Amino acid sequence: MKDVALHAGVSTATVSRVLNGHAAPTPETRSRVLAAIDELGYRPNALARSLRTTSTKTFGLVISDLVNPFFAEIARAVEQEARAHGYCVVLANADENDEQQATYVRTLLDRRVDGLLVCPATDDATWVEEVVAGDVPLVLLDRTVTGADCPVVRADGAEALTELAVRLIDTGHRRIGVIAGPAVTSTGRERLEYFSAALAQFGHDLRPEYVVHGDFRRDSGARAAAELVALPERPTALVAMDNLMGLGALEELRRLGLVVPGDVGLAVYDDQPWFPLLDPPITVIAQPTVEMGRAAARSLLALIAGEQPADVRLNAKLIARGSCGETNRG
Amino acid sequence: MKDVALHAGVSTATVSRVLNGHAAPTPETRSRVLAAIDELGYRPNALARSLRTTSTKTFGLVISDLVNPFFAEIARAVEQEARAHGYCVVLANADENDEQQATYVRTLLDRRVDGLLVCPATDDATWVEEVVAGDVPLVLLDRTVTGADCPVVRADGAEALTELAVRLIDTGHRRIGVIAGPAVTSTGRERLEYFSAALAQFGHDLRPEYVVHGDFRRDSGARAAAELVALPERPTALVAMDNLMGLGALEELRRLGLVVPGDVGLAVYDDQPWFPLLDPPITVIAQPTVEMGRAAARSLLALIAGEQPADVRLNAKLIARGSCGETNRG
DNA sequence: TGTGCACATGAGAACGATTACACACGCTGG
DNA sequence: CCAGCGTGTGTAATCGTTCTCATGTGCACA
Repeated sequence: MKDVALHAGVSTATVSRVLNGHAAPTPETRSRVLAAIDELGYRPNALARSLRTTSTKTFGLVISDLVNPFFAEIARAVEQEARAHGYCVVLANADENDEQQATYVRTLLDRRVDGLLVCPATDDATWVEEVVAGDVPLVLLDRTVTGADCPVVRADGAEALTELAVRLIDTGHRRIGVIAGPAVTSTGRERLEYFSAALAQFGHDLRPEYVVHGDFRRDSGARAAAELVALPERPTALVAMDNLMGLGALEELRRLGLVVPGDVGLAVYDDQPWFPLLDPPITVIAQPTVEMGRAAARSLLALIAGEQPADVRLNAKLIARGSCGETNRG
Repeated sequence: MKDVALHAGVSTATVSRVLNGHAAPTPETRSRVLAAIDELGYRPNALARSLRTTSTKTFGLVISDLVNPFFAEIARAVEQEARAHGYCVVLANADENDEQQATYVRTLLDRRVDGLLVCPATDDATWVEEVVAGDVPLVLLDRTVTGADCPVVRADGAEALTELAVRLIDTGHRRIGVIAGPAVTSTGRERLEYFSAALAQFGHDLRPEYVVHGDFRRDSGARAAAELVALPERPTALVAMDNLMGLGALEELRRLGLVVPGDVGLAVYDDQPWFPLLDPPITVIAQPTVEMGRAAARSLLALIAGEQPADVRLNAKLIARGSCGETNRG
């Protein structure tokens, strides 16, 4: 920058003014400065700038699992919305791991991101204190944690899960096995709770041995499916509360030679483009991932602007495709 | 930091020394400083540190498409390897878009990343000059660009594609339709070239009307498939040169009521966990994504360390599963 | 012609860390 | 008893920006 100033015969202050589009500089000096910048191939140092202005124009996004397409889509949406507003996104992958998440939150804070979007790996909220201490705007995405006082963006599955329960009961399923998410995540608990409540509401209690908790990943889905179909009274249908566990369950059922829905029905939480391609197409509860990502980014922007954005609750919806033996009617 | 120094009754220099694990400070001062840090909840400002040390301990990773699971897996591997070496990864998603890619490269350079990993969206290499000008270590991943003098990490599909060609011919396929990647990407060109050469080698020239170029995304795969099966002499098999285009092709075939492999065979480049679940399971060419990501990160580390890492070529391999009507012996 | 007023520009102090250098202190050895 | 040395600390310059003032110039007005 000093070089540019020298080269254009002005001071660094003027170069800075030109760079930041201040009103002051004369058209003539402005063009001289621009010429010098261009000639020297000068690029401003964002670090120094941020150090001075205390603004990095950057969001930190911590997601639970990058290879989970649900989160990948969210990440993409967040990034698009952020970019549209001149923000950059630093993506951190917690890999469903508490400690890694905490490490990343710390790193992002140290780098002075302007705001933080987190899909918490678990309920553990110790990291929240650090964020609050750093006075960094925070928005929770998909999952909540206890005791965090910040906007939350999530999809509400209560209605869809109730509808699914009705559909399963109508189809004649009485023994339903649930491959639930971890009890240490809000989504893990809620989905199970809503579904179980819906069943109970219609007089069909979910027996404890028919619930197996996984970790939102593929292998756990396979293990849970194996465990469930091995029960003395085999469930007539399985519900996997996440697309990766659903994938694992499918693999396991296939491996065991069980036919869907003939031997056992299957419904999965989260839609994926390949679910309709299976035989039979899989019945799912679809979440509005793109809208979730967008909404979260917008909430964060609002927070940064000093507003108090309300929580966002979008609706997940049931898409019945026949993998539970039901008739396909959307 | 000044506060910490004051609180511990030392100078900022000493605080810094404690922070950076210098040999100098006495155990006694060290603990006093640590106590003060802890008490004040002090967190060092990474920006200031980087400004001073000209090292950010950060890699920039520009990938072509975040929702493409192939790249998501690579990203995860890069991030893991980087983290293992104390580096952070800033992930940028080019969305298969040249301009967006250039913008991101520039942003990352401005933020003074210590190194750059790029999966180039196209052959356009203008952005490379900026990287070179900034004297930032660069490694290309998956795809190459013309005239970039830097280490490249990629999977070589020549062998697998040849094997696939043999397999298809053996199975009796004579009219083979190719859903190729964009001609402006090295992988798009190479895969087509290798496959076409392999066919030719066995006396079966690939006719131009049997090649349709897509853009490595789902919709283009569907369009290409539609176009190919509408040819007067319908191909007996389709080869999609990327998993997303393969997905699109599958959807289109399904929509048209064409049965795989009865009406038309299908093979896809890139494996995905759900391919084996389809009926029939899809024949694929699998790439070692995790190893690619790892290797790329290691190459970059080497480059930063001043070494001259050699290009890495890993092998893709054919996994025959029956979707081309062949026997499964893959 | 001198006073006052815009207005563009420059000088220099931050921002928060690292680090070369100088200093003070307590030892040892002649 | 003092030169000399090693050791632990502090002082201050520095990284590349931004931004507050102060300064200088030109112009209108009395």
